[in-house]
Amino acid sequence: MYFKMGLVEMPSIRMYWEKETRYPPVTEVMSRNRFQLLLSLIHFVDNETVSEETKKDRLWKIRPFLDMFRARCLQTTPAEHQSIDEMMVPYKGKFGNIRQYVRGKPHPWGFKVWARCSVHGILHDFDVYQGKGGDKGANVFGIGGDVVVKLCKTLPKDVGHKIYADNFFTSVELIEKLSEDGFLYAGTVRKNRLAKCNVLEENALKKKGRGSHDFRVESKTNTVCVRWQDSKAVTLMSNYAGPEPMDKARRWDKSKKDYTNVDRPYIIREYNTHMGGVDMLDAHISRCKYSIRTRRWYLILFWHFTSIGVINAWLLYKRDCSLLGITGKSVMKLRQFQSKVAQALIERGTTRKSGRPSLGEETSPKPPKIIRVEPCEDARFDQIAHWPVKRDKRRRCAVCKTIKTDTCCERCDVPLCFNERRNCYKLYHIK
DNA sequence: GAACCAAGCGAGAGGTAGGA
DNA sequence: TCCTACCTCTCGCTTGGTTC
Repeated sequence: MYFKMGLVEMPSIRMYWEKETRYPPVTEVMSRNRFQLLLSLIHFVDNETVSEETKKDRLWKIRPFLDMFRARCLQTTPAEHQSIDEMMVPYKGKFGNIRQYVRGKPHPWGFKVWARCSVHGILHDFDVYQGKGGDKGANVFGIGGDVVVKLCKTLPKDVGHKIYADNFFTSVELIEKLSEDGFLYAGTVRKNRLAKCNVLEENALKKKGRGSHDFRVESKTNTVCVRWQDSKAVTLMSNYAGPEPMDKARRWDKSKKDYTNVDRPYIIREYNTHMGGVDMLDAHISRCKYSIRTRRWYLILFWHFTSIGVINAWLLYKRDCSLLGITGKSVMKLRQFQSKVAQALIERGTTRKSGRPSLGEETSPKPPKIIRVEPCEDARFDQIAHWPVKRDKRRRCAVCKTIKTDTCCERCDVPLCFNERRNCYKLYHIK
């Protein structure tokens, strides 16, 4: 039902059941009250039996689900190129210091999740940030560096996986550590993390013009640092990519008011091509997620990761289609795929509908009810003109209820038997 | 008239939608 | 979240049709 709601978003849950905005794919599955009851009963741990030790984990209320979901993500075969970035799960409620504020994001308030994705957006590994002091790991490479090391632990070493991350994560020490583990890395880097690398200053590069670059190589660790002048100067570090081979990038030239080709180092091309996995996943989520308003913070994460589950499944489906040579309209769009998944899950537990139908529903008209009018007591007992008559059809006697008779009181129109053994006709007309 | 069967009826239980 | 009107479902009883 949640997936169906994601297809047609409404401002509030109740609107799916209201007569003006009724949405049958949701309302035909279950009633509003039942849905809300089930919603109120969603828990991932038994609050009564959970130990104090477990509660030290700030995410203990949803930890079993997160662990299960992460284990599933890890089962997917990782692609060669993996990007690491942060992802915001919108949430404005209050929950300790897990809730973060990230300036410049579409949803600045929310839970911060570190994610490792493929280029297409398949989530392979993640870690929900628990705020300062929340992660018990040693602070060796800074927050960002530690995240990269942690998320790369679940990747096979020395296979040639290429990792991409932005300047929040990159440092010389991190690249050295990844080189030791057999990972290839490329990422933007902040000026204050260049160590002793004396690459050309930004102002000097700007004078050389757009498309110019400078680079340095640390021979001991085989680390390359490239500074490239685009509209702004951007600095990248890598242990496998350098400036060569150069290619051309299409850029808008403000002065000429036309597109122009700008020299671009190889490392920039590599980074731009493979870095957007997490952003791609974010874009997919925004298209299929439905935000159910709740005060229970862990449900926000639950809905978010449930949506990611569908997206991951769809991306894997697309990958399989591609391998099988299925292309074009035969490949389902995300919304089609989501609808099919929802329908399959709904049909597993469909039951007969009971209770009052909503006002909009059509119901078959009932046959008119035959009402037999009982004679009033004054007429029944007045002993005037109660003549017996014979009817074509026999009916059950109104007094003994067992014998069927065709004898009837003409005035009362009531079937009454009358024979040697019993006289229901007389009994009916006397008090 | 008795027996059997099936449909109808009605009360109570339980569920639903809409509103406060 | 609670209340209320209104609906369906179930079950026991009633009623009507049929046969002997």
